[in-house]
Amino acid sequence: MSPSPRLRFAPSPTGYLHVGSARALLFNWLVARRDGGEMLLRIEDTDVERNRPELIDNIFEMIEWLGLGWDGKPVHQSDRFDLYTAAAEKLLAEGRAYWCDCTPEQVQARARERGGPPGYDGFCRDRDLERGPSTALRFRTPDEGSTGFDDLVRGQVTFENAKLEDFVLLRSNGTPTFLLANIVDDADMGITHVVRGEEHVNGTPKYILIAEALGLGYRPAFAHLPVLVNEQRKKLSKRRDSVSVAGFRDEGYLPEAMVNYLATLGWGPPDGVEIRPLAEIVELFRLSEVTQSPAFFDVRKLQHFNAEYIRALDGEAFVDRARPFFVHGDGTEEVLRPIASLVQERVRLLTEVEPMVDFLRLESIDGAVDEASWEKGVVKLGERAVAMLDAAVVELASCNWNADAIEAALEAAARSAGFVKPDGTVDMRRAQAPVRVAVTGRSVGPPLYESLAVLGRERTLDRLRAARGKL
RNA sequence: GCCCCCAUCGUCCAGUGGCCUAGGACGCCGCCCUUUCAAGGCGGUAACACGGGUUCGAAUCCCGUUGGGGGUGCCA
Repeated sequence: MSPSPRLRFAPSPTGYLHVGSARALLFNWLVARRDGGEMLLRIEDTDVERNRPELIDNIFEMIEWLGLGWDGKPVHQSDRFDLYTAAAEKLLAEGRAYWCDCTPEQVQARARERGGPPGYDGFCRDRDLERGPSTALRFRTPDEGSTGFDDLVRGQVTFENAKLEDFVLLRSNGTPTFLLANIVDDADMGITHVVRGEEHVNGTPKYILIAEALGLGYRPAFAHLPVLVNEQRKKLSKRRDSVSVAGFRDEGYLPEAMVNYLATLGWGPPDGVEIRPLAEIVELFRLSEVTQSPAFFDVRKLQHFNAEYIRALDGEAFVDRARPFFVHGDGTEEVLRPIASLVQERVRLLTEVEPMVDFLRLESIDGAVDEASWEKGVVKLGERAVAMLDAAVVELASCNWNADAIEAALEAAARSAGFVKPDGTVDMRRAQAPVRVAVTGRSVGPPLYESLAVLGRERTLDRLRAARGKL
């Protein structure tokens, strides 16, 4: 039996955690959970210039929000520079690396001059430079042979060493680069599976070459996940696309829905059932079944998942989950409770809950009447709307105040206002419109009778009269 | 430019040589239900990029073309 797998999620704190990273996190987590292994967390903060420490909290917070934990203590690369420096010195001592004093500008200029491919040309390879104030340490890539690996999702991938440029191991400010720190840590942490985004495929031969040069005898299994793309089929970018996990949380998405949706990007369960408990996904998931082509992050499908998850909540949980999104205080919860189940099956996002019951919370609906709804639901009906409004005021003034009684009263009103179908039955479909718009300000919303029951007789009658007065 | 990868409905997944007149999901359209809107039910729209092979047989294997993506940083 093979040793239990150790995976790692290794984000860098240069931006808020985004859905692409979250997907990589999820897949790592799934492999670890499924095979009884561990998933460690490593903060890749080697770039002191771009590093934003305050974002590390966001990463922790979002992983927690998603409900995906990690094992052990998070490893911060900024605490481990000695390790990387020692590795770099070993490579230098063995002639596998050398100092280079070319500035990025010089490298670029020479590339332009040659008219050849961009990238470093090995200018300092044999200059035997000593370490100086502005020297970077570069890895001496082999001139011959090839480096390849067997990717768990893409199969055999091979690169010719001659095509690999001599890349930087230590910056001139002495800090290690991702390439160096990444491999040193994976070896040190005993990582068995490197599961990451496709953007890392090209860096993998460099990773392997460093490991070999270090004589580590270490070689993890690799799995490169297809990238997540936007509608233009470009890799999701934090700048172009609003894809931060925190953003989705704030818009009212449930973490369970987000995680479930993310699992369907680049993978699908054999039985085709997409919406299902995480525990089942853990059982079903196979890295070898991950798709090889980019996946479009479809917010509309995410919304569908979210709506399904919201509807599946039990009543109390629904109110609990919606509460953080009430910006108008306790009043919202008070008016929501009586019709919570009716609202629950009508929202896709938790942020839609409060607006849906706004008309119940407000003292007056004046100024909150939707123009198009008024036109379509009231004005267009002309005299019939007037008749309905008048009849509704009469009937509702004296009936009992509960949903059933209100329904009966409104039916009676509709009948007296002439809303009767050819077969003699009441045409509530049309008759309810003027009442709904007059009372709720909109032509769509929760069921009317229940809403009026919550609103109360006084406010209902006030609003009906007010609407009547405007005609 | 060079390197690497990818290619089934608009989108996400099924499909691993015959079960495919290609299946499911989201979206969209229609009908039903119905006090609006949702939800639910029923039905529909829509794809194997192209060209060559291999094979009795190809969405599935091979080659090429085209298209797309990723990388090409003293970012990760």
